[in-house]
Amino acid sequence: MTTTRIKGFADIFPPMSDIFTHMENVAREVFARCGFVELRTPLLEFTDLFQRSIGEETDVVQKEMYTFPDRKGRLLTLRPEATAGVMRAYIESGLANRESVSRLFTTGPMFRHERPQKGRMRQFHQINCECLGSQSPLADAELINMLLLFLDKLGINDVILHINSLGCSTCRQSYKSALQEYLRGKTADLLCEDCVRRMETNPLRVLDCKQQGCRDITAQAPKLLDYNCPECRTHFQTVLRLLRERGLNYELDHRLVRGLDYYCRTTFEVVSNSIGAQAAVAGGGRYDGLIKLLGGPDVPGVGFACGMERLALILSNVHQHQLLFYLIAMDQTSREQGWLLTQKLRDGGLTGEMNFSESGFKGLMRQAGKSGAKYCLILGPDEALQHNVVIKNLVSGKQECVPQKDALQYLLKEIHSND
RNA sequence: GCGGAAGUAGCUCAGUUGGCAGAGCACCUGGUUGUGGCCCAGGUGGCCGUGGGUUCAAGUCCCACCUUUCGCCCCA
Repeated sequence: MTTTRIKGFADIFPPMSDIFTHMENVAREVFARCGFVELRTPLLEFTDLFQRSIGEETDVVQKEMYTFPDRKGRLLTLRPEATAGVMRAYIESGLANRESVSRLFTTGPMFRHERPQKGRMRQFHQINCECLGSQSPLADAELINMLLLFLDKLGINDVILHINSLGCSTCRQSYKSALQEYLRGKTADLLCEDCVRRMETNPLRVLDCKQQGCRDITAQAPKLLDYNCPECRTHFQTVLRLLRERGLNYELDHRLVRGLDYYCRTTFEVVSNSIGAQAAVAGGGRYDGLIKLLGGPDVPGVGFACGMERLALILSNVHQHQLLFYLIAMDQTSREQGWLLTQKLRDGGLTGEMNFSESGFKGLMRQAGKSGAKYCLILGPDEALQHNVVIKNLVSGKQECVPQKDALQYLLKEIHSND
């Protein structure tokens, strides 16, 4: 029996690994411009952290976490999302005492024990951004703007921004009661089994049920926005106005409630219609009470998470790494000379590869053509004797024999003249 | 966790009422003694997902499991 991957855990090879690297590079560039700094937090945390932040009643906590005891019997959990760990680090380091607003981003793997599916792995990767310390709607708008800018830089623009406001804890509470009252007024058999239960435990989740019967009922239900208090309403209207003035399109989505308990006020989601059922590419919102809930200062926050596997599904323009030269050699002496030459060209900043095999010349040339390199460097007994090398442009077919010591200069000049 | 579909060469897949394991692409070699891509000829490559069962005989029929996939639930 051979060893295999764990179900839902993927080996990421090129070109997929190149796409991941590219996404991270673009993210760093965009986020840095907005003043975000990178924070790397552990993959393992005490289970308690996630239970308290994500919410005991959520599906993530109840059935999707990888939880196990350490050698002293304490319960540890592989992080199912990033925000909780970032909050813990923020509190533990006392960052709030050193700066009034912290802009943090983090990337890396997350773990959820779900049934794998297209766009959903048990180990998956996220890019996360959190802005802590500002309750201003400008912060909400900045994050959404930055997220869309990031996607745009990746060449992704056929996505839709869904947005809604849950209100603060007080107006949310009054909405909850109103919704429950509305739902109880309906005959129970119109709702699906899950929603009958949710109606009591977490009525907001009835809103985003996909069953047609439930949708019909909730279409006429009271709307969250109508129950927002004046402060929440002003906050949300400002966010929307800023988005409009930036020329960013959005769709008000009264059903968007999201599954983690800590969200309040602004919530948003970016969806794509080209990657199947798991369509949410990124999601986030405001979580003003969370840091206090975890034992920290009463600092507001807003953030988002972006799913890298799902982004990668959308990315069509594959970012391939491109070789400039490909060196082939025909016997032991020229192979060793060629190996040294390859290292020197790399020292000079050029990207290239050498073929080590003892194949026939035709095979070597075929490999060179297949490599996608622009130049083929050829070394045989004749060249080795004279310390020369043949440099062939594989696009134009033009070739020239030059001293090995001049090869770097020759190639640099060639690149330059073609620009 | 629940429901549908699929698993045969590196990849995409054919394989008839159960009867010798196939094609295209890719790869390697040669046509061209040291010049790639196009063309031509040849070649390598398979525990037919795994384990049981039925049968003279199973890629094919039956059962279980594993994996993938499309949905549900939920989420990135």
